[in-house]
Amino acid sequence: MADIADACGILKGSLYHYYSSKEALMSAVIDYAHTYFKEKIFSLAYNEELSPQERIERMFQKSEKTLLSDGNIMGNIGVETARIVPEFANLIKDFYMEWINAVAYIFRKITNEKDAQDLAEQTVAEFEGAVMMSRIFKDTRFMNNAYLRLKSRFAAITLSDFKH
Amino acid sequence: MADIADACGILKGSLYHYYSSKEALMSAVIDYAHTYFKEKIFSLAYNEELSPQERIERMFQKSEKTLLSDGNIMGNIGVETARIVPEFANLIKDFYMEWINAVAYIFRKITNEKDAQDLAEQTVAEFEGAVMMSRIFKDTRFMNNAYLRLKSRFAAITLSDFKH
DNA sequence: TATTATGCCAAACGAACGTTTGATACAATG
DNA sequence: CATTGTATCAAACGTTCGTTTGGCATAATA
Repeated sequence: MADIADACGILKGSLYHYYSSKEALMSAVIDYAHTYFKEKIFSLAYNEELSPQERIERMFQKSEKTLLSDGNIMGNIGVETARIVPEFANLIKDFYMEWINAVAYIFRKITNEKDAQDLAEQTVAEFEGAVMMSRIFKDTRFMNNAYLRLKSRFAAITLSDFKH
Repeated sequence: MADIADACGILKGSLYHYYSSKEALMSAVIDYAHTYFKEKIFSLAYNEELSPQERIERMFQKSEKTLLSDGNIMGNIGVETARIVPEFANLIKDFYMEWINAVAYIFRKITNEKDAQDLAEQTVAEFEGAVMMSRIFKDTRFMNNAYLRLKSRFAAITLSDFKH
C-alpha cells in the first residue's frame, strides 16, 4: 500500500478513499487486467474478418508485448498470491479459462473439437512457461521461440488434410 | 518465520539458533531443493546405462511427482520473490540453467547441438508452464499432457534420419 | 567433576504493515 | 450564498514481522 501510494503521489491512508481494503484494490487491479485482455487480446479470436492464422498471430504478438511492458500480473498471482488469498484464485482461473477458450475457438477453425481444446491448453501453458523463463533469464528468446513454434504448428495444421 | 517455527514445533526466535536471518534460511531451502533436483533428477540425464528415451522419461516423471508432492519452490521464487530479493535471482537462474543443460545433454544424443538446445529450452519452459496451469486449475491434466507431448516428440526425433 | 556448547524458551524490541480518525481545502450543487 | 461532497493530509492505532536478549536446562568435552 505504501508503494502504491508513493507511485500515486498521495499518502498511504488516502488510498482508502478509493478502496475499502488492500484486497479490494487488488481485485480492481485483477479486474482491470482481465478486462484489458478481454477487450484487446481475447477479442481477436472472434474477429471473423481475420484469417485464423492472423488471429492467433496477432493474439500472441500482442500478449507478448503487453506482458513485456506491463508485467505478468495474472501469472504472478496465479503462482503465489492465489494460494494465500483464495479469494483471488477463481479470478485467475476465469482469466486463463477465457484465454484458453479464445485460443480453442481459433483452433476449431482448422481442426476438430478435441484437438482444438488440447492445442489451446498446450499453447497457453507453453506461452506462460516461456514468459516465466524469459523473466528468469532476462532474455526474451524463450517467448520469441514459443511464438515461432506456435506459428509454425498452426500453419502445419492448416495445411494438413483436415476439412472444416 | 512464525509459520516455519510452528511447523517445527519451536518458538520463532529459536530459528535464529540455526539461521542468521530469514534470507539465510530461504537460501538454505533453495539450496536444498537445488541439491535434491541435481542428485535425484538432473543426474538421470548423465546415466549412460539408460537409453536417451528412458532418461528423459524418468526425468520428467520424477519431476512431475516431486512438484506435485512438495510444490514448485523454484517456480514460485522465480516468478515472484526473485524480483523483490535480487539475491535469489541468480540461484533460481542457476537451477533452471542446470535443468536445461541436463535436458539438452539428452537431446544431443538424438539431434544436433543447436536443435538440442532449443528443444531443451522448450521442454523446460513448457513443463513449467504446464505445472503452473495445473496448479491454477487444480488439474494435473496440463502436466500429464505436457509429459505425453514430450515423450512423443522425443520418440519422433529418435526415429527420424539423424545419425549421431 | 568442572566446563563448555547446544537447543530451546520467554519476553521484549523497533520497524513495517494495513487501517482509522479528524481536520482541511476546494469544487459542485441546491 | 449556504451546503454538501470530494480529495487529500497529518497523525495515530493495533498487529504482525523479523530479530535480539538473557536465561535455563541438557549434552558433550576436558
